[in-house]
Amino acid sequence: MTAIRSKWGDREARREDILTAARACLAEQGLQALNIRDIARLAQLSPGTVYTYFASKEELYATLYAERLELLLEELRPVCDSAPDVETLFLGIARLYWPMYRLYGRELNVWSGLRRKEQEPTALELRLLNASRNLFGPVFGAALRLSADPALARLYQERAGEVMALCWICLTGLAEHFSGDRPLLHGLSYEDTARLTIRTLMAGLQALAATPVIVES
Amino acid sequence: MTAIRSKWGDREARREDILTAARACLAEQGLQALNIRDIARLAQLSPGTVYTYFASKEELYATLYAERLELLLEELRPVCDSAPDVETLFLGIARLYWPMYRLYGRELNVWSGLRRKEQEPTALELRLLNASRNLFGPVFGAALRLSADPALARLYQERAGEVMALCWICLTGLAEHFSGDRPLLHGLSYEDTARLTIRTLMAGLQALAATPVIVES
DNA sequence: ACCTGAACACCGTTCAAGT
DNA sequence: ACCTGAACACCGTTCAAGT
Repeated sequence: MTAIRSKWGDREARREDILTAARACLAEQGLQALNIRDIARLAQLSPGTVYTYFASKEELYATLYAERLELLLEELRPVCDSAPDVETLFLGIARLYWPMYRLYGRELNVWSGLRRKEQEPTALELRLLNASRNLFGPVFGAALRLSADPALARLYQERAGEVMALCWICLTGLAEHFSGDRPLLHGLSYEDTARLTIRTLMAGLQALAATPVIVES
Repeated sequence: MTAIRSKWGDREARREDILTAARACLAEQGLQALNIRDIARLAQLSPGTVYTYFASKEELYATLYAERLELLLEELRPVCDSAPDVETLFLGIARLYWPMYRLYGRELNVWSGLRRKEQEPTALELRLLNASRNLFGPVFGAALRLSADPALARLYQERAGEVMALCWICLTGLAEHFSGDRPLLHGLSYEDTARLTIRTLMAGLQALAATPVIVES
């Protein structure tokens, strides 16, 4: 981990030290074992001090998560720009998504619990929300650019929400599926399953692109 | 909750009281807030006693989870027997799966953590594994019975593992997707999204049934 | 044998006291 | 102002003592 650089009173650097320490703890032992005393020790300050920088352990964790989402966006850009087809695009995203999901995805509910109903969202909540939203733009743009079939392109535009939800569900389901013991039941690899998933999904969307109404309740 | 019925030394009934109390606590406040002292109070015994019935909180939780999986199988049977087509089958499963996932699904890793490597699986671990496995039979049978297209039926049989993984991923992704705030981003309902998912999946499988090789790395 | 509840270890969080 | 670390509340778990 990066060396401690903060001095007494340098709040900016100290805050960064805490985040760096927390990141290291999380990577090493997972969320379950993440605890303030270890973080404080790694950052070379007292547990009490952590609370002058973050209101709670949850808020500290949510900050890490927001950072990670922002990093994902940076990782995603080159994939979106260079993918030669939608299958490659999805596989690239799936590869980037998995390691993040293993560390953070399971506990999405942690930060959503931060929200107090009927109150203005905090700056942190807005940061999280934006980080999530910002991911869609590049991906959506790339998907649109890569769909040779005009019927498919039209589907993307007219039913963007539904198509994105589908992709998101497959991505999450995939990551979740391979974050436990379940793959042991069939022995498929993450990579192969991701490929199978996107092929099936694309074939399905292609077929549905011909149908005028997709969902009628 | 059911009344306490156990007497001093009636280990069978007492164990059931603990499970009943734990189930009630879980339903009321979620896993996060599940705690031994509350369970003991509800079951009208001391915290220490719980540990003469269950080795740990995790084991108690895993037992509840195994029970819930077994209940799911019972709920699933009539759906599998009566569904007129695959879409209805999937929707029925999705409806049953969601409430279970909200309470238990998030923490699959909890029980998988029970396993000590290179050791014989415990009776509880076997129970969990079997409960999971047993779900596939009826579902698979129904899917096979309902596929009019012989090419699709052949796909099911020859690539059962892959098809099941796909369905499982969609089901989990769907439940996960609707267990947080994410649906707020697009406003679709669980029901509608499940329908869209299975239609797309089926159309995709149908298309792929024509292709000889599905996954080649 | 079965059960109790005080006690221990651990952890999130606070706050009076230090610099 | 910023930081410390003892202290508090809470919780999983144990165990000597009770019945």
